Amino acid sequence: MDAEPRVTYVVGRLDRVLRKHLDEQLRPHGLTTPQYTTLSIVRSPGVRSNAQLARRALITPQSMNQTLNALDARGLIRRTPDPGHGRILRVELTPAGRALLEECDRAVDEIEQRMLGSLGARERRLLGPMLIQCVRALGGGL
Amino acid sequence: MDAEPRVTYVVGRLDRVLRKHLDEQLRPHGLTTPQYTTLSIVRSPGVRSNAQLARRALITPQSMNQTLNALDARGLIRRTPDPGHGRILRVELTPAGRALLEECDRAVDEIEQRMLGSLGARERRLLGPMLIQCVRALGGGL
DNA sequence: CGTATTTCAGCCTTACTGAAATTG
DNA sequence: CCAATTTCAGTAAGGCTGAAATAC
Repeated sequence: MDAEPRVTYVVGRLDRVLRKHLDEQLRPHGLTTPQYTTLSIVRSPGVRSNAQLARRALITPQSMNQTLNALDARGLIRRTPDPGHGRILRVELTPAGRALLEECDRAVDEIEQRMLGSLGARERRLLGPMLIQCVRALGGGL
Repeated sequence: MDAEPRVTYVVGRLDRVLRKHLDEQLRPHGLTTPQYTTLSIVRSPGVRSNAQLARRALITPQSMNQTLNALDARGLIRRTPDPGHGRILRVELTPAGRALLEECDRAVDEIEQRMLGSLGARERRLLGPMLIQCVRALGGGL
């Protein structure tokens, strides 16, 4: 290669190959990668409304709503009016959603282990925090 | 947050925020991120045919061909029959394509510097190789 | 004949923008 | 009146599969 490929390029490539593996592992469970990501965010504490989920996922509220509709139709999430604010719908996992998410977590763990297992122990510890630092430097929250 | 977010998730998020910045910087030059990526691959040595470009970018030959058609229509690349194999079209940058790519490189450099500038010197040196190692562990080439 | 490349055609996912209704 | 949230509607980008023609 020409010296070294740009880091920006490598990030994109890693995302793409990771995504391919995720799609493949999730398909048997009937989930797409954005759907799995959304379920994961719904599970995380402190995130409740569609608008909050959208900001967390860096997509528009309209796009997030579409994903939620699909998950709702399959009974994986539930939306109930927020007692504190009538317009807001609190999103939460149904038991079925939580169970499916946990199944998928195990499949995703395998991919992640394969990826991280190729690194040394010290690097493995560093990778996550470094990436989070990069996201923050670009104003991506977290 | 619940302990630490999954590395897989952070990679996706970094890709997304990076992509937003790239789109924004490239738009004034009339390029999309996949188009910029494709031009970069065309410039790299040893990659010549549409099929090779597609494998490098981890997309189908049909998708790559679409991108190349757009770049061709704008006179940024040229496709000429390969002397060694009549079916293959050798793809190469036109002078205009090379010039535009170099302009965009500078814009992308700024984003990358902002991202990497937030890391320590040692970590900055480590990041690229670590990511490449991850891609390889997942069978993504490079 | 089998394999690889190119390319036409159609489709689908997943985002987007615009606009309207609801709530505080 | 303004700001935030939700949601209906339409659109576009960028992938995909299928199928056919060409070349070795």
